[in-house]
Amino acid sequence: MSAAEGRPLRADAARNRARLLDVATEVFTTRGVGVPTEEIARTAGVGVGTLFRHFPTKEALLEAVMVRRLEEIAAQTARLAAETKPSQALFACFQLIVEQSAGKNEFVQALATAGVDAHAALQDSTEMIQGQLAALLGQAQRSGAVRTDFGLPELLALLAGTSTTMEHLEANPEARQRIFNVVFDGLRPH
Amino acid sequence: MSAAEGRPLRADAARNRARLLDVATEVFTTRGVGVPTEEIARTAGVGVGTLFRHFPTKEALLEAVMVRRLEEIAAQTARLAAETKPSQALFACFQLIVEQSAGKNEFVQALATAGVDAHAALQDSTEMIQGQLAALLGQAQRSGAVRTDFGLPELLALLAGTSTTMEHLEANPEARQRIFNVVFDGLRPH
DNA sequence: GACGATACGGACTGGCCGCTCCGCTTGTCT
DNA sequence: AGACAAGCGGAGCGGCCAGTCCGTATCGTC
Repeated sequence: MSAAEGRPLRADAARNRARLLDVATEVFTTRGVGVPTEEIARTAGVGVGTLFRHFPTKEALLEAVMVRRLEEIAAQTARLAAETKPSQALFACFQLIVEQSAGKNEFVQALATAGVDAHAALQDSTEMIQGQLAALLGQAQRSGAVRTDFGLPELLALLAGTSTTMEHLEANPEARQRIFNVVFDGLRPH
Repeated sequence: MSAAEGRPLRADAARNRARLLDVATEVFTTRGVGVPTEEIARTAGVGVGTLFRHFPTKEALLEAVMVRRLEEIAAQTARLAAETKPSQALFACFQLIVEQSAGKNEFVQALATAGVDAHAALQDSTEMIQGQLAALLGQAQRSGAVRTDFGLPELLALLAGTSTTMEHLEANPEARQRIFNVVFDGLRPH
């Protein structure tokens, strides 16, 4: 549905599709999924008909938004994991994911509950991210940087929760950093 | 609106009001606030007219539910704070609040964002709980049990976040306890 | 038991929103 | 330039849901 295209889109259609995705991302992120489709279409400068031709359902639009976000996160996570030295990579990725999903922990929630009810389109990216996190967690535990009474499910749940925590401290970067300190200190062996 | 009653309710009216509150609590907690009022009324064995006579608005019903929950939590917190030895009281209250708001972190969210947009009716209980937590936090920090680079706003946000974390580990008590361990270890001085 | 006050029920209304449909426009290819 | 496919817009439909209204039933009192 996202990659394998039967026939290339006409230029204006491609432009509209991209604008819709951008607007939807912005709107869903800042104001939640309750925003009427009509408003998204208008903001993107198209009619509702156009929106529903590209995304047959409001849910499909949301899904497309999430897929893009998740793919970005997966890519950044991979890069970070490669560039950072192993002992810190897990924490760096953790922080990146939480901050990337600012104001939008429906994303992380989708990540944490992946597979349970998520649509197939989301599985690829979520599984990729989860795989990377699992690997990083294992490394970090073996190197003694992270406590061993802690698994992937806990890590994913903690990711979602920390994202919620941050939503309450949006306007306060120092407090946000203090939260990360608490969580990371808590994750180290005791 | 909740306490000062002009005239005592008729017996059936009081019964219906109580049933509505119970059903609404259950339904909002397990299935979110999107559930139609009509269903709540029917489950409580009354018509919608009755529901709206007791609670002029769906929002008013939600508010009444939250007030009751918050008052319960405030009472339990106070008791716990009195019975537990100071060095552990903060952690005990933290855990109690998170577990009491199981599946319903709209409650804790209301707590954390209190005053900002919350209705006046909620302020009393939220302020009471926040006051208790602030006192416990101060004690705990002075006694050296909790790191000092951590304030009440951070604590409230962390409460909301931990509640979200727990929602992802509902069926897994051991994992839940491990999360508490991480958070509490992180809260101790480093 | 009878009478007024109080409360009840549920059909109904108004507004919102996701989605469809089709006459019109615009891009593309020759 | 012409012609055809591809895409567009937005009025309108249907369903859902919060909240109203009033004829009817129930409670409390004497």
